[in-house]
Amino acid sequence: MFKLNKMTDYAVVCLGMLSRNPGSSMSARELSEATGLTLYTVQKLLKLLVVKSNLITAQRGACGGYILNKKSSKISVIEIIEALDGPISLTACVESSEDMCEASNICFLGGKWNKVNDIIRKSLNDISLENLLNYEDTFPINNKKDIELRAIN
Amino acid sequence: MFKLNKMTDYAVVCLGMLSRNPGSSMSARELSEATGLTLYTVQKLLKLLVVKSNLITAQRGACGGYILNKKSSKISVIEIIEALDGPISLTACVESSEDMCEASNICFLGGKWNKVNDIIRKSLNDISLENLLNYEDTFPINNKKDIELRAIN
DNA sequence: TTAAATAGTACTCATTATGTACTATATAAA
DNA sequence: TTTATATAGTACATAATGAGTACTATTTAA
Repeated sequence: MFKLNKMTDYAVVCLGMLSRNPGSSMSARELSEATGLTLYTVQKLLKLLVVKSNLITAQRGACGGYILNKKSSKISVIEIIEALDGPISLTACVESSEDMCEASNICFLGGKWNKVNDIIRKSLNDISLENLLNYEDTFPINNKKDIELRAIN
Repeated sequence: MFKLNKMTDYAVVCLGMLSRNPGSSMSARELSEATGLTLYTVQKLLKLLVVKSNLITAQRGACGGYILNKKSSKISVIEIIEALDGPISLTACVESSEDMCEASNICFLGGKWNKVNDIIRKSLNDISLENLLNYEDTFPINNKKDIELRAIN
């Protein structure tokens, strides 16, 4: 499935919460209470973000917590996605993938998916966390008509 | 992981093979031999494409096989992806998703991922199977620099 | 010294992906 | 009419991944 893992979704929620009071930290407990996510999940998520990204800084000990390193307008959603989902690699044939393509000896595709990969990265790169948080809540279903498979016609 | 399933990858290989001789059909066996994919996999794949897309037509019986319904330049990669991976829905919160977002009562994100979803669909929509097959094989790793997280700076 | 917080690791269960196998149906040609 | 060949449909086993939970170690302010 072409789907992000849930952690990425949760991360946007938590990072969005942190961005509400720039400069002040929140503990995992506070974030859990503010978002409704379980404490376990929030702890795991924040730990991952500390290790895998440069988006937040942790302060340990009593009165510790997490603080956002930069404004939400300066955070690209691709940073969040790639921190938690790993690098975007649509297929095994993509360079950033760790897997090897088993059929590479016969397959004539070579690295052709790389281009598609880059196109998606480019698209996501242009969306900031602030953008994402400020999108209108509702998108009419009919919107889909606008992007109906242009290549077909 | 932000990854397509392998069937989608195999589909591009097989559809690409079919597109080499427009108008003539190939059996699953022939496609298996031509691509190196196992016969089982090719059979399953082509069956799926018949049921889930309008990309190929099957002819049963002796001398049967599969034939491409339109030119590769008229096939969008999103048709292939959505036939085999299902609709692109990055998170449970996306409208096209069957899942419900469990946190929707607290989560302030609403349907904000929809926009991102649409952006990705748009990007993929503009790439035809022909485009994909004709991309240069090699993309210098350094290309990644060009798309380094513009939102950060 | 203590309470509160993060860091690190490990484990379980559910879901999904992937590959394989088998039977039924259709069709061209002998 | 029979036979060989092909697709259609279904089912299953295994591996891989995702998601949630739990526990212990370390750090730090009061």
